[in-house]
Formats: sequence, structure tokens, C-alpha cells
Amino acid sequence: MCHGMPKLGMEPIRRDALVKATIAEVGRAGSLDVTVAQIARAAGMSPALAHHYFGAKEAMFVAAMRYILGLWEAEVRGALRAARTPAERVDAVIAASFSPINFRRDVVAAWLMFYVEAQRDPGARRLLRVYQRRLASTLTHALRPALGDRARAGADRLGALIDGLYIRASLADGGPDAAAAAAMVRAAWHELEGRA
Amino acid sequence: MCHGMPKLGMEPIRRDALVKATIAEVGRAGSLDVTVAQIARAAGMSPALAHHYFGAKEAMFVAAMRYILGLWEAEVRGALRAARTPAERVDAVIAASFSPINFRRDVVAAWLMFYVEAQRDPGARRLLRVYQRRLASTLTHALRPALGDRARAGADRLGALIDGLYIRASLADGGPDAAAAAAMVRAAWHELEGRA
Amino acid sequence: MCHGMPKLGMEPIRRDALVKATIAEVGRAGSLDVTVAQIARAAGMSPALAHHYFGAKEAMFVAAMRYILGLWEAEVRGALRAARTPAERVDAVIAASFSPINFRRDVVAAWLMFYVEAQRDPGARRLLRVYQRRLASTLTHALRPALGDRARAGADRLGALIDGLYIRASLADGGPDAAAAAAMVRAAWHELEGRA
Amino acid sequence: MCHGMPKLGMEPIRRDALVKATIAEVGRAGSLDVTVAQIARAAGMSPALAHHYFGAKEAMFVAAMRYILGLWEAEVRGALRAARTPAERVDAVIAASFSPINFRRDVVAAWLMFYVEAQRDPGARRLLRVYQRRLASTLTHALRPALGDRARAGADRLGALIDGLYIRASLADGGPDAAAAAAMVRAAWHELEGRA
DNA sequence: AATGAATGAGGATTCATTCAT
DNA sequence: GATGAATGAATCCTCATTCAT
Repeated sequence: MCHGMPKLGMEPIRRDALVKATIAEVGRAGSLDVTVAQIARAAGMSPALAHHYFGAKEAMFVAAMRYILGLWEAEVRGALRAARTPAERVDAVIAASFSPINFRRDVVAAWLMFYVEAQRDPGARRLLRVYQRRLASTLTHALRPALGDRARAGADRLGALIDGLYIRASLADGGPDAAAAAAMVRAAWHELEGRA
Repeated sequence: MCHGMPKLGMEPIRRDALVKATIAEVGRAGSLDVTVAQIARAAGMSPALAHHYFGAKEAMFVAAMRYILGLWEAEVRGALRAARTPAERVDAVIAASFSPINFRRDVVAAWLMFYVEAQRDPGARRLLRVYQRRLASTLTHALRPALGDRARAGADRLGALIDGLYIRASLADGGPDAAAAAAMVRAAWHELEGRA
Repeated sequence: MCHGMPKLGMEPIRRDALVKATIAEVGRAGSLDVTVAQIARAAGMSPALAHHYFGAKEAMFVAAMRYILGLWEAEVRGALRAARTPAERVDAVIAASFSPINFRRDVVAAWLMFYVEAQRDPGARRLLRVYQRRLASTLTHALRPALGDRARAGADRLGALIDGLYIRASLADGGPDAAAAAAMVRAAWHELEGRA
Repeated sequence: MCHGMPKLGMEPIRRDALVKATIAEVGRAGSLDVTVAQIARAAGMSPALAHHYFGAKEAMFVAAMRYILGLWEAEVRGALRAARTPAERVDAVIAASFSPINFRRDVVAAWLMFYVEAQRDPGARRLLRVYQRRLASTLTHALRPALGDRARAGADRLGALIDGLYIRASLADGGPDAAAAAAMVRAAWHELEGRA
């Protein structure tokens, strides 16, 4: 429709569609070797339009990463809001990390890709740092009452374990499922607190 | 040897050079988007020769992966040989995984890339499975005396933690160093065995 | 048409240009070893665009073949339309086969190449079969009144003779010209019908 | 064996092996896109040696062509020797052209390829001319008694028909077999001489 | 004589990106 | 806003050919 009213507010819709298509395609391909054309087509538009909105392919990846991080954060924040005790706070983080929305096959694959992207793209690296910092500080805070000085180390340990489980889950069929993964982190946490 | 024989036995030398160059370049670039030409040049030969010996780019990656796995296994086997007690055996695996040769920046980056490659290349996936299985069985075996039935779960946990630390180490500067990483796995292990 | 529409309908134009350039270049080179770049340049575009429209080199060849077959068929159909008697029908086929447009140097060379392509490309083989079948059935039909049962054999003979003359014509300068070739087929035909 | 007696007379043996391998491979591939390496390997030697003997790929093709022509000529000469009457001479040429050795699948395919090669390689073209001239003159001579002035035209006609049947035979399965092809040429010949 | 080693030149194909409309 | 058209710059891979031994 080219002589009607200008389509207002298309930008956020288009950007959103592209971001979601990026994750879907990256997950589907299991690789960052996804073409702009693929993504754009999956999002129902021309590659040219994708460029129009994002300027460059990498920007699309970073936006997708930011979106995934946002999902994770929202989930965590939501879970934390309902938590009353420190223990519930730790559990909230774990539950959020392995929630259905965050542990979806394509999302997990995208996480792996973003680790790769972060090797070179400073923007991606910065985002990944944000995630790690936030995860660490949230966990540290929640572990403090039980662990005191050892809280930070414990948080790092749990964080690394979560990352390791993510990466393993990305492998097609050998990886743990969400429930098993969460159980594993909880077990590590309980041992940390000496309640093995 | 007869006087007129052509230059002989270059193949293993060239293959080795290419494998090492592959790891170096992948590590340097932080990405599997490394061209055959780059690798070949780094290995001191023409791209055509690289193709002559490996047939295809992917075969080079898989060979490089196999080499890295071989390094890890050799290190583990060596460390195990000196181990006398189950505890020493666990420690041997941990020490080997974070040994200078296995935890070199480029090697760690290559590991990450191989996880990516494993998303699609069945050969790579198979290799990664071999690694995971071997790590799990070695650890399980060593943990059995102390943990009994819980040995396998404990081994999986330590394995996932190791993987997580690797992936974090691949991020340029935020990651833990080898000593810290090893210490973290040891701590997790000790807690597993209830000696926190 | 809205003011802002992009340039449209280039595809058929480009495809046509590529098909014609393919024939011209194949004819010029006397070989299927013609690069996509050559053809594309001759058609006034980049190799990338040629790939965009045809997907692969072979598809371009098949399209060119189809085009040549189309030329031949159109010519034959046109000539047949004016034919009133069986004899005129036979003559029409002969005249069409050696018409200026079908017996052009590059077109004849392309025929030869397509015979080669047909050795391996099933698509090309299919097309060549279509041509042979159509030639045979048209001739058989036209020869029936005079030859009865011998019509099919006669048609095959004339068809083979036409093919032989084509192949000979493809040789730069030793081959027969169109008029001589047509005369030769007519002579064979007349003898077939016993009017030698 | 590098310090034994020098292997004398290897050259003709090697050349012969290469020539035969060339025909076999070209026939098998149905295309001149056969690599020197393929041919050399089929002939049991290294590509380098093939070059040593022929200097260039094209020379190998021309030698193979010469060989095929030689086969044809030998067959024709042998058949002619037994022929007593002009009619037997014509029949001899036809029989030789469709003899088992000349009408083998790979040989026929090679003929087609040589027509292609002749488009560009002057050496190949010259050879093909030799063949056509010899075929024409032999047939003309044999047809003279019956056809007088029309002998040359008749010879050209039969020659073109033979070529056409060859090219059709090269197509995998639609082509005529040797017996049918020979019968077709004989029929044309008989009509030429008015004995339809 | 014979070959493994080695490469330069080139070819098909892909893709992010630009542009005119 | 939106897109078809278009391309330059890669990239993988092939292959005839050369050379040292």
C-alpha cells in the first residue's frame, strides 16, 4: 500500500520479527553461517529491508543476543520477585535459567553462537559480560547469608556449571534435559552450602 | 634408498603442519570462518596442497579436533599413570584438563569452535561424544570408591563444570586462568565427596 | 503503478539474454568449456546475476537447449502450416531444419555440444529425446502415404542423415552449406519414395 | 627397480596404455572433461609420466583420436582386401564402420568427443578431415561403377548417414544397435543404386 | 624412467550490501 | 516504507603442469 497512510510504527515490529527470525534460523542451522536473506525471508521481508533496519548483519546478531538476554533477565526478575528467602532466590535463578523459554533448543544453540560471536565482536562480548556479571552478582547476593566470604566463588562455580550445561545441551541429543540440568545445579548448590 | 627417489614422506609432515595451523588460526580468529588459504599460508604451503591432503576444509577441522582430543587424552593418560589412589586419579584428570598445553588460549578457542562444528558435522559430533564419554567414564571410575552410586552423577557434574570453565576461558580476558579454573573444579570435587 | 515500485520484470529479459549469450559463446568457443563469467559478460551482466537467475551453470545450458529446440519446432510448425500435401510436409521439415536461423554456425555448434551434454545431464538427454521423437513422428506421418509400413524406418533414416549433416556442418569449413545439406536430404527422401 | 637395467622400449608401451585409457575414460565419462590424473591412473602410472610422454593433455587426445582412426582404417582395409566386386567393397566399408570394435560404446562416445575437440584443436580437425576424405574416396570409388557421376554425392550421403548414426548411438539407450545401423546404411545404399 | 610434491591460474558459487524506483 | 535488481569480493575447490629427486 504505497499511497495510503504512512505505516506508522512498523520499525519496532520489523525489528522484532527479524530478531526472532535470527534466533530461529541460528538455532535451526546450528551455526552463525546464516544468511541475511534466510533470516529476512523467515521474517517475511526482503533482505534489503533487514539492512535498512539494522545496517549490518552483526547488528542483527547483537540485537538477537540482547533479546535473549532480556528473556533471561525477565525470567529471573519474575522468579526473584516471588522469592522470600535467600534459598528461594538461588532457586529462582536456577529455575529461570532452565525455564522452557530459555532452554529451548534454538535459544540454547543461539547462546553457543553468541559465545562465538563474542570472540570477535566487542558489542557481543560486552553483552555477554553483562550477563555473566548479573548472574554472578545475583547468585553471590543470594548465597551470601549461607556462605559468607565464599559466596562469590560459589556463584562463579554455579555460573560456570550453568554455562557448561548449556553448551552440552546444544549438542543434538547427548545433552541433559532441562529438569536434569536444573537438578544438577541444585545439587551443586546444596553441597556448596554443606547440606549434601 | 635408491638415488632417484622423489622426495618422500611429506604427507604426515604437511598434515601435521596443517592441523597445527588450523588450531592456531581458529584460535587467533576466534571463529571457524577461517579460510583454507589462511591456514595453508600459516602452514607454509599453498591452499591447493592443503586440499590435496585433506580433500575438504571440514576434514581439516575434524583432523584438528582429533588432534586436540589426542592432546587431552595423552595428558590425561600420562597423569593417570602416576596416580596411585582414586583421589589422585581425579586430580590427574583435572590437572590434565587445565594443563598449559590444553588450556592454551588458541586451544580453548578451538574447543569452542568445535562445539559449533559439532552442531552440524556428524564426524565432529562423534568426536565430541568420544571426549565426553571418556571424560565421564574416567571420572566415574575414579569417583566410585568415594561416591558409590552417585559417582556417575558426580562425574557428569564435574564434566559440565569443566566445559563451562573452558567456554568462559575462551572469552578474551574475563575468564578464569588455568589455576583458578582447576581450583574451582577441585573444590567442587571435594564438596562432592563431602569434605568441604 | 505506484511511484515507488522497484524496477520490475527484469527476469525474463535477463534469462533471455543469458540464453542467447550461452548459444553465442558456446558456438564461438566450440565447446561447453565456457565460463559463466564469459556468458554473463556477453549478456551484459555480472556472473552473480546469472547465478541468481539460473542457480547453476547446467541449468543455463539446458535452458539454451530448450530455446534452440523451440526455434526448431517453431520453424517446423510454421512450415507445416503452409504444407498441403504429404510431400510438402516432408519438405517443410527439411526446409525448417536447414533454415538460416537453425543452421547458423553457432546454433549448429551448440547442437553438437548439447549432444555431449546429453551424455551426462539427464535433463539434456530428455530434451534431445523429445527432439528426436518429434522429428521421427512428424516425418513418419508425412511419409506414411507414400511408404506405408516403411515410413518409420524411412523417417529414422532421414533423421539420422539430418543429424549427420549437422555434425559435419559444425566442423569449421569442410562441412556442407545449408542448401547442399537440404538437397542431400531431399535426394535421400526421393529415393526412399522410389522416384530416384 | 632403479638400479637394474634401464627399461628399454617402455615408451611405446606407456603411450599405448595412455591412449587406450584415454578412450576408456572419455567413453566412461561421456565427456572430454576427463582429468589427466584419471587417465594416468587408469593406465597405471602417474600424471607426471603422462606429461612426460605427451607434453600436453591435448596431444593425448589427438593420439587417442589417431588410434581410433587407425582402428577404423585397419578394419576397412581388412574388409576391402576380401572384397571382389564394387558392391562388396561398399559393403566392406559399412561392415567395418559398424564392426564390434568400432561401434563399442566408449569408442562411439570418443568419436563424439573428437568432433568437439576438432572444433578448436587444428590437429584434431585435420585428423577428422583425413577420416572424412578417406571414407568419401573409398565409397566414391566403390560406388562409381553403379552411379557414375552421382558417386561422389552418394558417398557423401552415406558418410553423413554413418556419422549421424554414430552420434545417435552415443546417446545412452535410445540409439540404434550396430546391426540396425548397418542395415540402415545398406538400405540407403541400395536405394541409391536404384534397387529399392 | 618415474613419481611424489607442489603450485598458479582459474572457475563455480555465495552473500552482504547498495541502489533506483 | 519496501523491494527487485545488481554486483564486488570472497571462498572452496580443481587441475594441468613443473620440478627435484
